[in-house]
Amino acid sequence: MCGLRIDKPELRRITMSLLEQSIHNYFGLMQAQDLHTVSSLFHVHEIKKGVFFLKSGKSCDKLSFIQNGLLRIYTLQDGKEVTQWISSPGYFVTDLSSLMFDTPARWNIQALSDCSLYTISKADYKNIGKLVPGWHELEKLFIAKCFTILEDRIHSHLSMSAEERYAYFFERNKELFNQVPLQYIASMLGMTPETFSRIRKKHIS
Amino acid sequence: MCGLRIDKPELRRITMSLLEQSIHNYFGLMQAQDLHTVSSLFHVHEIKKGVFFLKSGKSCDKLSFIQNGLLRIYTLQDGKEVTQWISSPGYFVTDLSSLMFDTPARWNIQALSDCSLYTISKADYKNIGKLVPGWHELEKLFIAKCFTILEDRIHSHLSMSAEERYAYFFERNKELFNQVPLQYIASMLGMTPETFSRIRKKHIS
DNA sequence: CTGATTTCTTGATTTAAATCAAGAGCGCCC
DNA sequence: GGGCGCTCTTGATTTAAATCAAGAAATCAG
Repeated sequence: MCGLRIDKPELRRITMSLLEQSIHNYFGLMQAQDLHTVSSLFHVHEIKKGVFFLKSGKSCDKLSFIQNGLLRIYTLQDGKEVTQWISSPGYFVTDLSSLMFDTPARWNIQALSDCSLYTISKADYKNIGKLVPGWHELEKLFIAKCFTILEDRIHSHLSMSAEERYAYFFERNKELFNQVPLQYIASMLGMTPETFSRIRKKHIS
Repeated sequence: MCGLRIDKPELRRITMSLLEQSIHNYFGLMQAQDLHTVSSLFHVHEIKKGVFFLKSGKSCDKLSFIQNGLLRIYTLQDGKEVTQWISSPGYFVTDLSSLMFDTPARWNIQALSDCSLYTISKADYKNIGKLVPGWHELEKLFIAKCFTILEDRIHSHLSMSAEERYAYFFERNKELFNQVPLQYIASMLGMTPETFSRIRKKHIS
């Protein structure tokens, strides 16, 4: 959903409670029982490579946490695909405006590989606030954090060249580069595959 | 703080309750007494043209609603100013990450004209949630809305030319074009003043 | 009102990045 | 294992936008 993700691979090994750990990590202090209440609303949900998690124009009726796999968020603009973001393990994935405001989804979200998700329905999601005191505040802080990450991303387009954006993103997301078609990363950084390839060559040698 | 603003000039004439109207407008349904509780925490705050509302690196200890005037949010990057946003009447202005997470401010915020603000201190702001039931939920929705606006802005950098960004922004913010130095708008749209000037010429004639 | 900044425009030139075009590498499936 | 469809690379060329350089307009201060 945005550029915020747990960055503690060691947590990912504790399969049992990855979701709980993540909620803890993202949303901060919460009573153990509340943590359990929240995570129990999520259900294991597997999707195969190529399957659409969401199609633009539809209503997004779920929020998912990625345990494994990669999903691409993109639009079709004048026949061209524009990749907005690639979500990887540790991210939440949804169309926030559609989930929250019941507007038609703006994004296509498609699995780039077989994915293992924890998914909560829109109805259950909208109910968390009633079950867990303080939930809205935690979620507010989470979304605010996502907001500031997007601010930075905008700033990168105002102040950096394609090469600088490449270097900045590569430094923070090395692992993505050998897991997804590079053209998608190129698009996400606002450049063509050709430009991406040339910059990449420079940075390898 | 982002691209979300009331767009009902008729409301601005009702001076008495502009702030309340705006809170109502932004944050949705609220009991009249809660609305009053919130708005009473804001205090009139005038700043002169050129004065800094915030300097980057400092802590942002307030949140303001703009009744009148314009403020520019920018950074200094390698000796160059990069304008992130221009806030106008109807907007809230703050450094969200500094306000919420007590990090050093990332932005400089400077008055482009004499400004008339309603300001709430960080302490009072952080207390609203205790005074007004449901506040965090409303604020969450507000920030989520801001988030989706930034998503769109990023998308515009991935999919549009400088000229398209100009046209898109102009359509929605005509009034800004004769109120602020155009170089700031140029920077905000990610182009040089020269490019901006040439595009503008085309669109005028 | 006037001189001094600041802001904007315009033209010439350069540069970064896009586009066009072709080929290479590689996984995949029958 | 050979052919087919992606994906990536590389080179040649074009183009959008940046940079450089002056002037013109507008704004501001005294």
